[in-house]
Amino acid sequence: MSNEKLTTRSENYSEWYNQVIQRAELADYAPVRGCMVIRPHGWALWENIQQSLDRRFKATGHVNAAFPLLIPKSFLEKEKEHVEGFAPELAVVTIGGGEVLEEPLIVRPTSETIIGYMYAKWIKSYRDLPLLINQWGNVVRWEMRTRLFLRTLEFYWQEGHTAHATEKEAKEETLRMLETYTRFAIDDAAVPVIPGRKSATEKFAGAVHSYSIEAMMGDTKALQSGTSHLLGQNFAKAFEIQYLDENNTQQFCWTTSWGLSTRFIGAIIMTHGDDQGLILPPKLAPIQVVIVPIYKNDEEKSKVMPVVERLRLELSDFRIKVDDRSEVTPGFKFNDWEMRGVPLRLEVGPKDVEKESVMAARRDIPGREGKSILPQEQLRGKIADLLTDIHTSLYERARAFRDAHIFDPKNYDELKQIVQEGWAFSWWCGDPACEAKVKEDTKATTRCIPLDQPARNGKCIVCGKDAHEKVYFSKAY
RNA sequence: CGGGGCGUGGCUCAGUCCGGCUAGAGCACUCGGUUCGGGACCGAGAGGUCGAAGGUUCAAAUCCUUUCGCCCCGACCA
Repeated sequence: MSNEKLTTRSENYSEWYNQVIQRAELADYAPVRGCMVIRPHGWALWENIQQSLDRRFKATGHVNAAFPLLIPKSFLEKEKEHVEGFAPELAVVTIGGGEVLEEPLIVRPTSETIIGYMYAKWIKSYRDLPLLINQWGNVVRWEMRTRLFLRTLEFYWQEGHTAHATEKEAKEETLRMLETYTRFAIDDAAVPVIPGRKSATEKFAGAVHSYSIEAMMGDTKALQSGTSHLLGQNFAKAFEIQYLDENNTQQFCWTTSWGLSTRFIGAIIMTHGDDQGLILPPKLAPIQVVIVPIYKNDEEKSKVMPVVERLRLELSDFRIKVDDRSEVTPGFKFNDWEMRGVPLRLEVGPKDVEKESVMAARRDIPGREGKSILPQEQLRGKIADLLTDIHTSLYERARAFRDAHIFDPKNYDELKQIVQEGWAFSWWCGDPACEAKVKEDTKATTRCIPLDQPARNGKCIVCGKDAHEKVYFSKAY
């Protein structure tokens, strides 16, 4: 831990981001370029994300399995668009056990191909469908430029892969999982997201349609925080995933895939963090409540600690920690836990022992404003309420920030201005040429075409032709 | 791959231009004491093949050559 002040977000946003990660001990740089070590505090956060999502996956009928890390190179080549999309960023194993391999192996960048191969083996009949499998794992993509959590050579994620008898079912699944991600982001991470469809140029290599949830970071750039793909029959045809229907006719399956990665940790950092450091949403925070005991001498300590211990037991429903370090002062601990993003801090000192109270400090409201004195009686319920409040206020604050930075440009010149400091929500004719022009002029790309659309039609912000959908343009991570 | 920056105790850096005593500082760490309701203080201590290799020189952190790595900014992407 450094004692120096954190770089502020307005001074240098990306420097702020890097410092928060290191000082909150979420992650550290590994010896290999572009790789990171996820440290215990970061991993604990990821575990909570996993639990939250996994519960939702199970509730919608999915089961977990594990597929191998290494994939025959030829598998990738079976789906044309897929291989073209991923070829530049593949890590390839050419030697094993000291021998040059007959066929090089790919370190999976995603698992559609090997899962497709297995599904072809497993699926025979319409009775085998739908097949709903998820896996938690890691993948490797050889990226040019990397950032902690947002883009690393190796990252952890979950990838769901499903096979269905009909296009309708596959499409329902794709949207169901998009909705699952949306609920997770809003209800558990307090991250406001916009679910929508990706443009053809932004979609997953090999998908018919890609959908994403898009979040606005504290610097107004967009972050794709989860994706769900309708793969149509592309992979089914490439891998011959077929079933016999009720009429004894061979049919190709309709497949989907969907993923959410450790990148989401970046979304949490950049959605909620402030100039004091990390702010974690209560439902996902590895430590929800920290108790800092306060005393001047052994006599005070002997009075304070039994109360602290009693409160710790009483609050054992929460993820709670008592900071009993004797080598640092309470003031240091306050800053330390604020840096680490703990949503709620309780201070217990001699005055509290006397008055049977505790001092509570909310992480989302800095300084004196966020402090309140609570009676020790019925503390558990009060803490639960406070954590709920913190969740709500984090969400509302992030949503207000986002909405204040979304604009509807009146013309193309305005759009060019807007995407420098926010998102533009505009009519778009759907022509990739218009999208490309915006990108060339401004570096902003289409983020998503939201599922919720106005009832009327409009004119494309770029070319002026008829448009029936509105899209978000913005710079993105 | 292009542009920029940087490699010196765990961290942040000074020293490099202009070679020369035993390579420094702050923070962190260890021990002792005083402190403790918003980043405490005093004293003592431990810790470094100066990214690596080669060269020039009586002498290299410093000059030359080569090389490796990392970070930041651009083109590709969750």
